[in-house]
Amino acid sequence: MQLTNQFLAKLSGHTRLNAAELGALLGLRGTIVTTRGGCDLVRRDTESDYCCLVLEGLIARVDQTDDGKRQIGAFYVPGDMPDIQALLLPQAVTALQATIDSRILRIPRSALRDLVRSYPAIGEALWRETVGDARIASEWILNIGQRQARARVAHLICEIAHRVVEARGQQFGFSLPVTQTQLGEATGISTVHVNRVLGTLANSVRLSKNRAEIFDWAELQEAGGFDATYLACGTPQRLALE
Amino acid sequence: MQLTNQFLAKLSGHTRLNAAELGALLGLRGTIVTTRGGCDLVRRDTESDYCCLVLEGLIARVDQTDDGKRQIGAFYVPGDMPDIQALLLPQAVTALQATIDSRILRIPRSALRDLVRSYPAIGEALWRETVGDARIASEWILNIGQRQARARVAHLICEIAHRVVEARGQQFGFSLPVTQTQLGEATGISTVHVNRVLGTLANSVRLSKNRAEIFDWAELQEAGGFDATYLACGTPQRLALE
DNA sequence: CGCAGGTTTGAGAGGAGTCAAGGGTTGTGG
DNA sequence: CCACAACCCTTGACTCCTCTCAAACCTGCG
Repeated sequence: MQLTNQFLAKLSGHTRLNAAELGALLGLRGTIVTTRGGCDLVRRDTESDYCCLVLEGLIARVDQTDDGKRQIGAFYVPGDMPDIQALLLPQAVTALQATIDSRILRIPRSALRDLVRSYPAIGEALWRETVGDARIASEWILNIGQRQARARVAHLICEIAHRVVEARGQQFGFSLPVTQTQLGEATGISTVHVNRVLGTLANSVRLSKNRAEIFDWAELQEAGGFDATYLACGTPQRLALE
Repeated sequence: MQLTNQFLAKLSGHTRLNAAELGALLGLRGTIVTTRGGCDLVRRDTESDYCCLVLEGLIARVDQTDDGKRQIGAFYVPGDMPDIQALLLPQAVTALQATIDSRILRIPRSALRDLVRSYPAIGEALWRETVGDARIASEWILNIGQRQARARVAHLICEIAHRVVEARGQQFGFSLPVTQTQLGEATGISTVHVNRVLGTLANSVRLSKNRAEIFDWAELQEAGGFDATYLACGTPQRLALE
């Protein structure tokens, strides 16, 4: 099985890739695996020979304190590659977990490494992906550190909406396969309080059956203090050609 | 003025660089600027033609919510390059601010770009640096999201100690030029509460005059639930040669 | 049908924020 | 050399956001 167009589109969105490079990427082959919700894709302190590309479902990066408290540090939606950084630092310090049954394309790390070696621009594109992830992490720190519970939840929903659906009107819906507990783990809020906070947001958004329905996009963004700038990459760049 | 050995040592710590590459890095030239504490090094939404290397002092990456609450997202100590990622995404979405008078080496971005183009391993080393930063950010999310105030502060002090001093006995001291307000901005705690929490940590650590004195390193790590694994890079790697 | 996992709601406790004011320290300028 | 301003640290009192504990309800699935 080969790469998704989603992934290629994402890379092309920030890095100018020529036909040869796109061809090389399309030449990548991997095997599809299905991971059940709640199961680990990558465990902490292990080294895997594969890179994951999310095809379907939702993957969470989950960290833990020594007394067992869980923190979700990132969500990866279809088209994302959650463990690019393992190409550089193979020892995982954080686990990857499916929040719901997910389809994953496992690509041999060696194949990706060869590509990066042969086509610097592909390395550049992947590097830019990791930098984009870091920006999102930075925004999460701001979100968790400075906003109140209600705003945190709203902000998180806005971010995922922004990443998952291209055309956003005032009202729309999308797949959001997370429990309220996971929402809490991602925002540093207890499950109980997530539930109450969602109640106060019911005018703008409602969650049910693994979906989010947005009723008032403007109000939701307002509630979360959401500004999508940090998700933008500007026009496609190319270090190697400048 | 040329690069510091600190920076080269950091790169060499995770990436195997040969003589030519080290020589090329040593050939980099920049100008030293001094930034006063509290002043911006890089402003939000601007594009700078330089990359910064911290020589002396302390730099904070600071984010803000739309209602003006400040969150410090990272600290950069001497030997760090806070804005490597600007090589890939030049538009800064976050500001860099000196917490105290700092000496910075400003290197023309074009020079660094040329180096990355000519020596892929240098790009690889810088990429690994950005990945390391991302790991730290991930740990901050865990810290702010799941730990109580006392542990957050202890954890942060442990991290900086770990990054700044090589030989750590049971007792030692190091330069920590941050105010309690900044400590709060980095941990998502109000200034007043930082002060109280520091009181409860007085057996293990005391701050004064821009320095931290550790009296009981084991107890401080315990209080912060600190485990340095996330700061380690393992043995030096080399993508290009594997 | 019954269980497991997720959602909801209530009540009480507590960690941390806010407001306010006093005390130190540092640096600048008269 | 002293005075003053600015900034930081410290402490108290009160408030409130959020957590914890607990129980009930719902829903999908075996």
